Amino acid sequence: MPDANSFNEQCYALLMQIPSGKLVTYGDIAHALKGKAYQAVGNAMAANPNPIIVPCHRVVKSNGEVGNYSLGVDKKIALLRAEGIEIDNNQILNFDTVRFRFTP
DNA sequence: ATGTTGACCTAGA
DNA sequence: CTCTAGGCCAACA
Repeated sequence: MPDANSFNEQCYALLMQIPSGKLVTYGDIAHALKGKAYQAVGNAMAANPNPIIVPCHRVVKSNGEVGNYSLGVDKKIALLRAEGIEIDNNQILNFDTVRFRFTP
């Protein structure tokens, strides 16, 4: 059992700040943690401890692609579309519009 | 400790 | 557009 203040726990806390219909990138999370641990963020998502409590599906790549998901990319796209996000060919449409910015 | 991999990012050519 | 190089963090062998 890792500490509740561990790196991945911080990522989950940030994810829960994301409102419905918005997304963030792995880099945004890493930057919010004062670091560049992009891969560590992805690794924390891959651990996927609570896919229901933590909206891991609201995290996409910085280039606007959907990226990957533990339950499958198709499932991820379906969840995002259900929140009103338009996706085409694994690419986020109106990416700058649906992008969420963390607030201190 | 060392090396590799990973739901990655940025910059340069 | 593709490709290469460098970077940072966590987990595993």
